[in-house]
Amino acid sequence: MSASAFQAPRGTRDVLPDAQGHKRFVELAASRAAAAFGYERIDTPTFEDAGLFVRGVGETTDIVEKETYTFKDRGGDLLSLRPEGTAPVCRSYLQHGMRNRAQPVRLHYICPMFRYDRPQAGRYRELSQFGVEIIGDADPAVDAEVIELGWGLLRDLGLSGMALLLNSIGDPACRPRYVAALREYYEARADAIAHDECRRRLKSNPLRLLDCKEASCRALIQSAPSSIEHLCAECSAHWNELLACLDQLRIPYRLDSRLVRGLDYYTRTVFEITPPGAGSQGTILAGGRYDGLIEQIGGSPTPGIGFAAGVERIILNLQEQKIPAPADAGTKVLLAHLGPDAKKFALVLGSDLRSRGVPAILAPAGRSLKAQLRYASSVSATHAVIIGEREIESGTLVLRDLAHSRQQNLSRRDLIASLASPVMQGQPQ
RNA sequence: GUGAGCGUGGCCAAGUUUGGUUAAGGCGCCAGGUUGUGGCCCUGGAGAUCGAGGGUUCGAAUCCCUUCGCUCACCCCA
Repeated sequence: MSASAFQAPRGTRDVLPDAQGHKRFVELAASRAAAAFGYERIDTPTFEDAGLFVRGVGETTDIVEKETYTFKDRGGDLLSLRPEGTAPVCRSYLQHGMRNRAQPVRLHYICPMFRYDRPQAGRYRELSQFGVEIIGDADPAVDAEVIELGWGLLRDLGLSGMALLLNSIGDPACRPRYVAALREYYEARADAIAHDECRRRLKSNPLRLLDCKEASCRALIQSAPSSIEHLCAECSAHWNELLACLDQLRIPYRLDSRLVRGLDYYTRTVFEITPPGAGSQGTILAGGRYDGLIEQIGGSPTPGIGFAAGVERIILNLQEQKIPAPADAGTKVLLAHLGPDAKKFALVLGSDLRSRGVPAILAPAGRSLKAQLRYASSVSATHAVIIGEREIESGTLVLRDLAHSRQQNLSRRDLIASLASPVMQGQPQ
């Protein structure tokens, strides 16, 4: 690879044909899961007004502060490549007056996100997320529904050993009291805070003290007051009902009082799903309730909850757990041809086959039959049609079943009928 | 933003410590193995200025400097 050659930009990558199987597998399972719960698809623009993320996600969050791709366009507008999906969906909800639809509104998306991070295993600058949002319903049953959707998706993909972590961080009514309690706790032990970063957090964002991974902070976190104990009556009722719902659904969860998440818009329920050997890049699906977000970006108070799942991380885990993508089972025909007349014949036959729904590939011209059939194997064709002068003269073509090494002579019409027959078309989609 | 490791044909790589004739090998690709039949096997072929630039030397993939890139970890997050 010479230095002058272009490369995919840092943190991005090409998904080559061989890797498409897993990607399609995940995307398909995701849209099926969404459909099963009645979440309709929405696509929002790749870039948005930069202010949307500052207002929505929070200006002191790392995502907005240092990971966003922000630029001025030629007209002078300040835009950001979308770093996450919730704020754009809420913006769209507002812009299109979706509160005039039957509430709640259920939406899902699957599209690329952009974050200026240093790349690493399971972390890319361009990543694909599958996400769902349900807007307009504050009932805890809806929290449980969203969790069930995500949990079920991973289960249906065949992933095992997943852990659901759950917490409630309260709402504007009770969180300030909790934050105060937390701050009090830490201030009383100020000299025990060895970690510089956490000394800052104490002032700027005390909640984040809780998910510090520093060893010296662990002991402090261990006995820090938990948000659950400080929930107001409403939040507490919400929380208890959510747990009851999850119990009803038999979804196992683990309470984690350190789970606070890095986006400012969360209220009440927050959750994460992590795989067995969860490293630092472990979280593959995470979300929470954001009852204040829509108001924050200019709407009237509207509750919402959702999650986002990292497609690349899911694929990584599929590979780790040795779960193969389902192979596509359909027919694929290679048209081998010998001589200029046969080539023309093959061209038209291919066209006819495709119009009957049979994928057909023209063999590379000018090669021996042997080489053309070798090519058929390497592109994993299931059948080959052999067209030579003999066939054109007699009007009988050779249809070779490559998997079973059998062949038969058929008229052009019978051959097309045979390949286009339903038993040949194993493709579900 | 911080730290560590690594850059040899499309891919995986030996060789780098102990500088020395045409830079191993495997995969893949192309072609042949008789006259129109694949996947296995055999044979042959194409393909690398050893990431880039500079330096040391009679001579460097191998030593020195600079630079770029990649990977992993911290941080953060999906």
